Parts: sequence; C-alpha cells; structure tokens
Amino acid sequence: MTYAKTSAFTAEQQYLARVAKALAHPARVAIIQFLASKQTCISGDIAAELPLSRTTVFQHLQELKALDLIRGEIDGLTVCYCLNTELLHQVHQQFTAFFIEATSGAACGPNDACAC
Amino acid sequence: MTYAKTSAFTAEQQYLARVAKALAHPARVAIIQFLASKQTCISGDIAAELPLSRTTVFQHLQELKALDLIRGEIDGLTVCYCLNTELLHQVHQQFTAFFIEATSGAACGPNDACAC
DNA sequence: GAAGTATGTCGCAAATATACGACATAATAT
DNA sequence: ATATTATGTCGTATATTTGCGACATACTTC
Repeated sequence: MTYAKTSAFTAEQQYLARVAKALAHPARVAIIQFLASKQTCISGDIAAELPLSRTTVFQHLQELKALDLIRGEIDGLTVCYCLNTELLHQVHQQFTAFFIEATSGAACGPNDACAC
Repeated sequence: MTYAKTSAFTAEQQYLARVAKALAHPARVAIIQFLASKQTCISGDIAAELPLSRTTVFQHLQELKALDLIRGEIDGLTVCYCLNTELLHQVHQQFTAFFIEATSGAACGPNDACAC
C-alpha cells in the first residue's frame, strides 16, 4: 500500500470547515437566531439574552464578523449588528451541496463485504 | 437596562453547534466526502488520502462516530467505515431550517435607524 | 507459534477556543 | 466639563482541539 498523500484539502473543504466552525458554538447559533428576529441590535442587548458576559458575546460577534456572516456599524452610541443574508444564503447552498453529496452517495449495501 | 439572562441555550442550538463542530475541520469534511465516494473503506486508506498521520485521521473518525454521522464495523483485519445517510439527511434538514430562519428574517432596511 | 499487517489506545506537546475582569474610548446629556 | 452610558480592547486563566510517535491488540498466513 503506497502512501500517496496526493491531495491536501481543497479550498471548498477549508471554507466549509471555517463556516462550520463559526456555527460550532451554541452562543453563535443563538446570536444569529436572535439577529434574525430583530432588525436593529446592540451588543449589550445580545449579551442580556445569553448566559455569557458582554465581553464574551462581543468576542463571538467578532468571529461571526470575521467571516462576514454578520455586519456591524457604529451609529453614535449604539451599534447595529445585522445578518449578511446574501452570504448566509450562499453558505446555505454550499452546505446543501455538501449534504446532498454525502447523502446521495451509496452507503454500504448487501452486496458489500461489510454490513453496516 | 435590566439583565434578564432568561434563556440559556436550547437543545436545538446545542445540537446544531455540535454537528457544526464535527464539520469544523477540513479533514472531517474530506473524510465524509471520501466516504461518500466509496462503499467499503478502511481507516488506513483514508489516512493515505490526507496530509495527516493515521493516528490523527483515526481521531477525526472517532469524532464523527461519536455523533453517529459515520459508522464502523470491525470485519476481520479491516474496518468498514460508512456514512449514516439517514442521520446526515436529518442534519441537513436541521441546517436548512436554521439557514432559512436566518435568511428569511428581515435584515436592516431603509426605514431602520441604521443602514448596514 | 512467529511474522506480517492492520486497526485501536495512550501520553504528550503545541495550538486554538472560551470566558471574563479590568481598562480604554466615544458619544450623549445634564 | 463631567457624569452617564454604551461599545471596544487587553491580558490572562482555563479548557479543548489537533497532531503524532510509540505501544497494544487482533487477525491472518506461513
């Protein structure tokens, strides 16, 4: 058995993993759902909704912003955090393509050596 | 501003985050795609496809198995790793519901105080 | 049973993520 | 100007993830 190691990870695999990582914490999932339910938000309000300190929530917001999944604009004393719905839609399509690829592929069948 | 902190994270938020974490590494994305392209697989072969050691690949496989996204059965000298297509399909639906919630929700519009 | 081959486990090192208090900055209002 | 309120940054402690070498186990074959 030769060790080919021909392929590193593709850009698609890396991007999908990056987005998945952004969703890999319940606080960030909750933040996105919270933003989806509001129009104008400020970081402090979000922290009030979560069992986390304001600093930690801010950190999670930064992670989502780093991927451009959400956007924030300083507006005087408050900041408007909004969802980037266009990007979220694109990401949704990428996830769908991945899951379709994963689920449509033939699993082990009765004709195979194994039977899982 | 009162600190309500009424809601912790829901079970749905936690499960979504857990699955997202499972996909939050390009190696695990690649493993799922690789399994989707084959019927019968052994851990050694998977390691040969990735720029990682066999031990590390095994570790990633264990993480995917912990969530039951993949299954493995010892069959003599080799192990058959297979995708759990039913669960992957369910997970796909959950992700879709999340993304639809996130994208259909109204973003900041021209009538709002902010303009992002 | 000894050799070969393949998967599974352990322990450790390095990197990253998580969480938060304390402090900095900026704008408004009095 | 200064008090208030709100967001942003820093440093740090802890936990988790990632990666791998070395060793253990199990089955086949000779």
